[in-house]
Amino acid sequence: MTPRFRAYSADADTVAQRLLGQRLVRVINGRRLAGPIVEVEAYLGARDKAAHTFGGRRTARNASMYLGGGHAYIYFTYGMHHCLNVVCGKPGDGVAVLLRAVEPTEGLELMFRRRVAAREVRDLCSGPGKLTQALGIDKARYGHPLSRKPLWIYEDGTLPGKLVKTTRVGISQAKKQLYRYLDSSSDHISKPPDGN
DNA sequence: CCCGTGATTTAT
DNA sequence: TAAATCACGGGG
Repeated sequence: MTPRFRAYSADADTVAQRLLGQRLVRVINGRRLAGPIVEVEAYLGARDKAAHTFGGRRTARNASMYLGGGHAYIYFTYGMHHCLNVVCGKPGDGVAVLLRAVEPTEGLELMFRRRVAAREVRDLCSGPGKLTQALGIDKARYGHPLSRKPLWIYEDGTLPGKLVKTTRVGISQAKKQLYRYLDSSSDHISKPPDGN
């Protein structure tokens, strides 16, 4: 187990905060598409009503959420969108962090090609379905270890600007829990934090 | 605001 | 087998 991998064996809430500022990299045909992660959500497993593993459920869809820290959990939803999660914890825990937004810094031209509806840079990766479309991520990477090609995450020294903790987006359960983390100084957030 | 779109899950 | 749900995005 690489040091990089060990970093994901903490709980989802801890890993979520650490992921802010880390660089998500995708290589397609030898070309690099990348940028720092600026928004994430923690899903805490069996005790979290909003998690796909709530109550310890095991289904074909959520199988990779149980693989342990550092793997990709990818699911397809609303008939058209893929969402990418970083599994954390130990094998069997069923905990993960949803990647919700990235600030595009490399390969913007290729991202625009995939993101037909995007008019400006801020439209490229400012949402969980947007970033998977921009980076060409789908279930072909289901269970992929996020420590190597063609899709990985590493610490490149970028520091998150202003860390804000707020509510998760688009869920119908556990709506008040503050498990979404974002860098409020970024222009690439999917949705502003709640007022409160 | 509303709607597409289809896999997955849950209810019967 | 049928119905409901859905960690969303785009267009008005």
